[in-house]
Amino acid sequence: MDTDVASVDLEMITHGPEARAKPETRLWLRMLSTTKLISTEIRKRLRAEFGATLPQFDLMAQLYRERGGLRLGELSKRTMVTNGNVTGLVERLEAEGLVVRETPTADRRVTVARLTEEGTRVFSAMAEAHETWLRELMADVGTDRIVSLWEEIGHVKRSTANHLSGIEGE
Amino acid sequence: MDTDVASVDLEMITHGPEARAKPETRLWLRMLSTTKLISTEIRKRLRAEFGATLPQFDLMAQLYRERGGLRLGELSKRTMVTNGNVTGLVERLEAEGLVVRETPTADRRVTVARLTEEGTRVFSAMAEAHETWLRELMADVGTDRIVSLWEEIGHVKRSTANHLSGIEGE
DNA sequence: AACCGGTATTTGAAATGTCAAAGGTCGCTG
DNA sequence: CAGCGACCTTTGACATTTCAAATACCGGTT
Repeated sequence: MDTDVASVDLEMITHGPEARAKPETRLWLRMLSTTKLISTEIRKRLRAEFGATLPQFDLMAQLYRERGGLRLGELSKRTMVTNGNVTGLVERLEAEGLVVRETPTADRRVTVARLTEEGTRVFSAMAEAHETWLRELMADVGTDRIVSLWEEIGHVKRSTANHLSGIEGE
Repeated sequence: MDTDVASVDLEMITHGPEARAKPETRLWLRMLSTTKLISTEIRKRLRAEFGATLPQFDLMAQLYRERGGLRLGELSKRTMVTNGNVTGLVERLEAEGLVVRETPTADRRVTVARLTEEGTRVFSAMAEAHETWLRELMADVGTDRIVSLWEEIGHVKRSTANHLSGIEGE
C-alpha cells in the first residue's frame, strides 16, 4: 500500500504540512489558507465595527461604483455569487435601509438595486477602514512584493479562466 | 466630492476594476477573486464526479493523514472551520459511512473522528483527481512561477498572522 | 463527596452558499 | 394576437458558515 506509485502520489497531497505535494497543490493550499486567514480577520472587524458582513460589503462595493444601480444578474456576476443568493442579500440590505430595489417600467423582468444615501455614507466609512486594515495586515510585506504578487497571481487567474468552460473578465 | 483627499481614497477601492486602489487592496481583491474562481471550479468537479463538497474534502484530507483519527477540536483548527461547523460536517460524513465517531473511555469529553475503510478509498480517488485538476487549471503557469508564488504568498501569510491576535501555524 | 474553573462538543439562530425548478416577462413569429 | 423560446428573478431544499449559549466532562480543592 505504501510501495506502489499511485499511493505515493496520494500521500503527497495529504502527508506533512504540504511538503510532498506537487507545486500546484502546494500553491493552492497556501492561497486558500492565506485567503481564509485574511477574510476571517476582515469579517470579524466588519462585524465588530459596522455590524456588516463580508458579502454585504462586497455587494455594496459594486453598487457604490454604479450609482445608477445594477440589475441583480449583473450583481451576481460581479460578486461571483449565485442569483438566488443575491436575492436574499439585497432583501436584507433593503430591510436595513442601505439599498433600494426598483423595477424599471421598460422591462418588468428586471430588478435594479441601488444604494440609498445612507448606504453610500455607510459604505464610504467601511471602505476606508477596509483599506486601512489591509495595509495593516500586510505591513511586513514590501510594496514591491505586493505589486509583483498582484501581477503573478494574474497569471494564475488567467490560466484558470482559460481552462474553464466560460470566460472570466476581471 | 471628488476633490478632497478622503473621497479619492474611497474611490480607489471601488472605481474601475481595481485600478486606482492601494496596492494592498488590489492584491487582496485579486487573491480573493482568483481563489473564488478556482474553488468554484474544484467544487463543481468534486460534486459532479464524487458527489462530495469542498469542506468535506478538506476535512477528509486531515483525517487521511492521521489514520488514528483526530479530535473534533483539532479538526476545527486544521481546517480553519469553527467547532460547531465541524460537528455537522462529521455528522453528515458519518451518515454516508465515510467517517466514524468514537469517544475514548479515557476522556469522555472528547470525540474522535476517523476515516472508515471506504472513506479512505473514496478520499484516495478524490485526492488524485484534485491534483490533476489543479495542474490542469494552472497549466499555463510555469513551475518556477508557481514555486516562487508559493514562497511570496508565504510572506503575506506570515505578515497577516503577525498582525492578528493568535498565531497561525501552517 | 460536592464544588469549581477549565476544556470539548453540541445546539440554535441567523446569514451565506449552491443548485434546480418554478414564475413572470419580453420579443418575435406565425 | 396567441404561442414560444429566451431571459430575469424568486423560491425551496439542503449544506456550510459564524457566534453565542448550553451541555457535558475532567481534574483538583475543599
